[in-house]
Amino acid sequence: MKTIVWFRNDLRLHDHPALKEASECGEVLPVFILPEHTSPTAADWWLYESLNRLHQQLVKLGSTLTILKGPPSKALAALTEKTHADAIFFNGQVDPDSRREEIALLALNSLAKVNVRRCAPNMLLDPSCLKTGAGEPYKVFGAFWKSLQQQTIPWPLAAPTSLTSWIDDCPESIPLEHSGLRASIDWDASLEEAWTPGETASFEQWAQFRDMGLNRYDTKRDFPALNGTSRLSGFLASGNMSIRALWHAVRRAQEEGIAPQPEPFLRQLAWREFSYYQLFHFPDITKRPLRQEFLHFPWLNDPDELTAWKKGKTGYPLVDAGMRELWETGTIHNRVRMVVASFLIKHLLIDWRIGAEWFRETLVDYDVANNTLGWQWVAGSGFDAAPYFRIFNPTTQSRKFDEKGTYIRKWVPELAALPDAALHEPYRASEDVLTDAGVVLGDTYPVPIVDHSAARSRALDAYAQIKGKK
DNA sequence: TTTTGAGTTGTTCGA
DNA sequence: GTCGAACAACTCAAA
Repeated sequence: MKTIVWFRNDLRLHDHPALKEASECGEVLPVFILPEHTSPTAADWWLYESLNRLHQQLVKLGSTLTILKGPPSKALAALTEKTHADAIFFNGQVDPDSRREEIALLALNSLAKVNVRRCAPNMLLDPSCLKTGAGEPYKVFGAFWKSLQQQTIPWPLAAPTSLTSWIDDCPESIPLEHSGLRASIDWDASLEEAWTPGETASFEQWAQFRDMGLNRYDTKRDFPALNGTSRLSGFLASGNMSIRALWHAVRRAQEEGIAPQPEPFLRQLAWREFSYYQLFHFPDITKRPLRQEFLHFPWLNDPDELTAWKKGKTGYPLVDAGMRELWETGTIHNRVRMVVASFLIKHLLIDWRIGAEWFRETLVDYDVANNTLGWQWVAGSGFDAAPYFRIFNPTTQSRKFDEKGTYIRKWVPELAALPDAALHEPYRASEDVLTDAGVVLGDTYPVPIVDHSAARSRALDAYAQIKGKK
């Protein structure tokens, strides 16, 4: 059989159901279809790097990666006709845009007599198989997690060891440098410094985390100055790494005694799964709050305050450090992610969808399910969300999780010379302390754009307004 | 059908 | 300075 394998957010060879199955059925033509674009994002940089590496891996197996443009169903239909392929295999995705593409493609089954097959997505389990006793999808994490732990997670598939193709070179294939994935934006260099995308690098990052971090994950992950997180999110978002392979690798580390207590980390993987699961069952949540009353939330959406947030010039050091880390490296430490999101929503009363859009542009690990559910969780508009009165105090969070100011000094260097006591709230420091550190408020570093306690009560009022509405 | 227990990540206030 | 309660009920899921 001659099978086109459509690569999507699954840029790897291991545990790739579509590739595995196609390679066992005969000849394979690996294809990637470029997203239709406005302007390249940080995740596109990751994508570019991943495609480059995937191509090299495919070459080693005796194949290549063909890159096309256009709506996937049209591009794949045309390619099928031209190459006389018998089948198109791909791994499913659960976000609504991807599902629309899949449905359009599956329609070719009947139209063009091509065997189109959707294989398992990059999830631990098929999202339709976990249900409550009443047959409904789970809406709260606790019950979902309990149920997930009783399931058997499928064992990952091995990567194919060689591939054969019935065509050598596809003339329509677009060279990667013409893909439009890399623009002239000047952040490439800093992203390159921070990350090495691709399947091979994902294994290395995992090995490092297994040996250095997994055991201390629970105690270290909350402190942004420590290297306590897995740093695997970009690999998972692009599909450089299979979530099932990771799950089993963690279990293996547990059995081998390297990590006796992996539950806190597995729980985080389950949160990713829960996001995918909810997006599958409630596809319109990328656009709409899960809780209806939030349609009436009195957003202010002040454009100047939004800009200050994006640029890391809010006057709150931890928030600013996070936003600058995001811009510079395409990621934010998880704890700080919550703080900046809470600040945008609750202190500035800016619609979470605007924040989500900025994250889409700037995160190398952008993932529509995680991003959507994360923002809805902070906003309080999700099913199982943070209570409305949980308003992070950026100064308290700063003192608690970056006590020595290591993280802040790294990303907000203009405050670096301040003593620890003044670093977390420079607007309260005395003139002498500021002068000694070379800080001029309103000049070298901004005065806070909102007062915390005033913003807090304003947010509480806003939440009171929508209470009980439908 | 009704009851019961639980619910990612916090902050503030007053004793 | 420390500590517990209040913040607000409401929904979910299972018994």
